[in-house]
Amino acid sequence: MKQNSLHVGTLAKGLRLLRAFDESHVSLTLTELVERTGLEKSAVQRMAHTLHVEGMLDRDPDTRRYRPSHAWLELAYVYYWSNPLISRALPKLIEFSRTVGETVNLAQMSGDHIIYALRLPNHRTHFAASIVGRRVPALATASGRVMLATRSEAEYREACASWPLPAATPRTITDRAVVEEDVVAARRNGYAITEAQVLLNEISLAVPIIGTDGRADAAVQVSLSSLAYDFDRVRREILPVLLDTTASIQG
Amino acid sequence: MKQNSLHVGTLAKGLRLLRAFDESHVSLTLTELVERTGLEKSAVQRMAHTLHVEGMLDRDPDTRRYRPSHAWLELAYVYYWSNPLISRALPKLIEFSRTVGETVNLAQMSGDHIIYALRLPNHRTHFAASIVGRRVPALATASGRVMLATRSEAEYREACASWPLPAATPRTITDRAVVEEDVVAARRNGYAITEAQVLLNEISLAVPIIGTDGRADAAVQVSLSSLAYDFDRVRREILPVLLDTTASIQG
DNA sequence: ATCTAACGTATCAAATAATGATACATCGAT
DNA sequence: ATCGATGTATCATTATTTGATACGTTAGAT
Repeated sequence: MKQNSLHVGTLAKGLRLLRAFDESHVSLTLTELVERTGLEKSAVQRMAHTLHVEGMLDRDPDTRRYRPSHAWLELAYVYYWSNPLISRALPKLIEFSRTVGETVNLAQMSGDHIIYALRLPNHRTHFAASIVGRRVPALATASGRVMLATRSEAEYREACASWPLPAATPRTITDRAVVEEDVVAARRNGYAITEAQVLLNEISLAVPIIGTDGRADAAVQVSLSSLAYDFDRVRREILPVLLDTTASIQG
Repeated sequence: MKQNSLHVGTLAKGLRLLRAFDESHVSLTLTELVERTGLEKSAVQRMAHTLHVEGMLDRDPDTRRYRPSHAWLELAYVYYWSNPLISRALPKLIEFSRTVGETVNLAQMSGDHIIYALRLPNHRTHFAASIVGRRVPALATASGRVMLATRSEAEYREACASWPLPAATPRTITDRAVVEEDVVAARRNGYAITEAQVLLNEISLAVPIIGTDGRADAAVQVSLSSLAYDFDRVRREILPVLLDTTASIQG
């Protein structure tokens, strides 16, 4: 089982318990943990007990279900401090959010997904789009495409060919050639704009935050209702302010 | 070392590595990890390696420093889904934040601290007050006091006598009798208001979210500049809206 | 109210997998 | 270029995890 002698299997197993929780499995019994981790019952028993004692899992004394603890939030707190981009971007995003009155996100590349690291929801934003830490396939998002557009041609072509691209909505573009065209367009324009790729009636506009090496690992994305906006209006009213914002973050 | 046979020491040690990071230690070398965890060099080497391979720690290939990974944000995402209060409160808080235009927080009791689970910053909010997961000694905050006020007399007296109460600012009240008086006042009034307990020039107003058992494990807190507001104005302008908000969350 | 199947808890001998001392390699400061 | 500090690799020892099993407990059905 262990590949090299530095791999501590027991620790890896413990982490599997944590990963067994997700947005549709927010609390788990012992046997559910056994099913979802594929580990032995005894092992799960010990790991869950340890995680509970160590404060990583809460436990309902009546139902005996395990739940994520506050520690899961504390870890996010430390992450925020650890990433200097976050503290640079946040005040600018707050200001931007107030100016345009729409939902504003900071997205970071994370493998072949993007992860939302900061989110400033507005009154129309639904729950899933209001909370940080959500991962979405990069190719399906304006943020992902605009970040890819700052990479080399080899890189973005490889990504467009192989990264996941599930059909989240009936209108999701699953033709990879079209996605690649959009990346090329983003490269030319300096922004990407999509509609109904992840959520119906949602327009997303994203501009990259370009690092010193010319590559972007982050992007600022605005989400708008397609009932209130069309692409033209987004380009006229939102894009200029967004470009100012990202420029000020890059310093 | 192990207390009972269900305790998996290896897993507990791995978690200590994660806890070695905090807001003033956002990246750590191997030897720093050894110092901060008190574990053997070899153990830290293996644990850090495993956490890296499992995606819980990033690593700078040049400096060889370990850093929190995106996974730390993903855990927060799951936590949000796991706590039904969060999804009930968030839309109301967004609306409230827009109405009053000030920083709005959802605080939860976490042992003898409170933890900020939701934060809607405004343009004046500084970084530390903008990000979720921050823990603050409960007695020092309006939220903590107003939650204590919903507990039994025995409980809140015990808390006022023994919970931590560090002098965060020159004006922090460290007289526990005064704190207890404030809890009693909160019990009578249904809200708590503090000034300069955690941060100078900051007024905090908090109202509890009371559960079916009459006890509060959460509170909504508004933070205001004492340069712009005094207690009277807060009570007149903010408090009524805040009471409406918490009432609507309790449903 | 009683039964029963599913779930959670406790125990223990076996042996695997973590341990930690040490040696080697690499880095970076002077 | 040298030296001290930091990171990496190795291996025999044994403490620790393992996992099968037996025992309690719960909740749902009749």
